[in-house]
Amino acid sequence: MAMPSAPRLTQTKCSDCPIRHRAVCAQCEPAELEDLERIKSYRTYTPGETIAWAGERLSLVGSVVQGIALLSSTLPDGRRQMVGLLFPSDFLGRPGRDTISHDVTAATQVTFCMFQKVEFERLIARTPKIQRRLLEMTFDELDAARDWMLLLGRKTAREKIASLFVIMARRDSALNSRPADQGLRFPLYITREAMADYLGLTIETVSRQISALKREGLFRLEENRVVHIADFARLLEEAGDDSDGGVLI
Amino acid sequence: MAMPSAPRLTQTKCSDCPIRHRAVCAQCEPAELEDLERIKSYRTYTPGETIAWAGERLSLVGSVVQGIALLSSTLPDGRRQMVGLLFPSDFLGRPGRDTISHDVTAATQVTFCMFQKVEFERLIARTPKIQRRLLEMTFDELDAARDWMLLLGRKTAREKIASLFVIMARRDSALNSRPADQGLRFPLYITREAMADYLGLTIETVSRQISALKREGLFRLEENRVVHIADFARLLEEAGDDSDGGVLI
DNA sequence: GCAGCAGTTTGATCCTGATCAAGGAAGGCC
DNA sequence: GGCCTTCCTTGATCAGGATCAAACTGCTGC
Repeated sequence: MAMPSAPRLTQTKCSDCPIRHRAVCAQCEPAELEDLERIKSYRTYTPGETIAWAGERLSLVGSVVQGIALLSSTLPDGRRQMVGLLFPSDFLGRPGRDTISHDVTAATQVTFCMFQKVEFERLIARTPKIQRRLLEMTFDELDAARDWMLLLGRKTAREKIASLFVIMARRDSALNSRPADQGLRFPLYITREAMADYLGLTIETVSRQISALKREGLFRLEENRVVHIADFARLLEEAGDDSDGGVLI
Repeated sequence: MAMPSAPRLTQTKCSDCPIRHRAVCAQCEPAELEDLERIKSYRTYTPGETIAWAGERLSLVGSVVQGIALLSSTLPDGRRQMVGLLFPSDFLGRPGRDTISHDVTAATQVTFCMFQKVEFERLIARTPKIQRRLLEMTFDELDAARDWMLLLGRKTAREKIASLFVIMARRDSALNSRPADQGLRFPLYITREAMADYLGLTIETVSRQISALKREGLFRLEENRVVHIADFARLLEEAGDDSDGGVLI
């Protein structure tokens, strides 16, 4: 394991945990935060590792602290569609259900901050604010899923790639608390295969479209980072995105 | 207005309201139910009518009592994707947001049971059970959206049609409290255009695929009802559905 | 150094679903 | 009845993305 990353993972402090300051508990009282503290634990997965299979019993819920996890559905014949892309602070799991309905895999090295589901359920039953926060987060996920449906059903391959880049740029800048509209440099954390599964395309089409956009000078790639987008507004346009580009997700 | 339907709409009783016995308040105490009673009102829309535009301020939330409503997203150039199909008991609106992010239209004559959003928010703030119920419903919607993403991204036109029919059969049988696995007869409440928007296809492809499945003897159409599916299991298979067919949605 | 491998790119060809176009069916209205 | 309009079906052709195939890149291990 590489030296620089290991300590950061094992030393993750409560103050680094997105559960505390970004996700579930953004407006909690100190007492409620302590309740959360007591029942949490961390777990790290390696890139490519399966975190859970669809249909599996899952007695944990939690959220991503660091890294990227993927949610996907698979047809009996193996065709696969990604249905969720979990960045730090995103929540995984369903209070009130004992099985998970999608495959969960680690795209990068990923660390979760997890709670025993029964304990978490007890907690939200007596802490409406946490439940409320969870409802807000689920609404956000539903909105994202619906935008994603528009992408899958109606956008061309070229537009899909542009949209993916815009999404990645925004999520990355949210992660680093930078404004998104410059979009000068952000990493493509995921493989071509994951992009294809995200976009409902084949890896060949993903590769070809990225090459085409590069040829047209929209950006360069440097060690899997998208660099120097000449005209971020034009990429937004290609993505068919009519929201104003400055707003973070 | 046709005689048989008008009285049923205007006379909708609390006991007929899905908010009460199916949706938001499935496990509420009588006192909580009375709180809901006091702040609700009904509104009916005609087929094709726009209920709300994307981006509009919306001070109401509510759920469908009767009929079907459609949620859809539109690209700047007019390409449209349906992102939600609201049957009776389905909830519309977001406590905590003042704008709606999708177009809402009436597919059939549709009646909503609505609450002033501010009042509903006050109610859920002091009634965690209702909030909990809303969270469960939102989880269900998110699951449905993710299955839908698999359909849009990875299924063929033929499989899309089969999936649509399976979904319609299940939702219709849930509506009428019948087991879904026979699927002998159910209406296609929506037009070919709505089907195309649901499935990410054109109306021509929808029409052709339905004709092809008919030719193969999977079903007949009688006044826009799907009749006598020879082998519901085969349709499930075409839909790539590996859940057991007897379970209602 | 080089073999082996996973991930990626590029090329050639095919096929599914889109597009363009024309007709048919059913209902409403005069 | 006849003429709209709306919705649906069918046909001919096209094109975007899938498929099949091969080569390239960067890494790891020896």
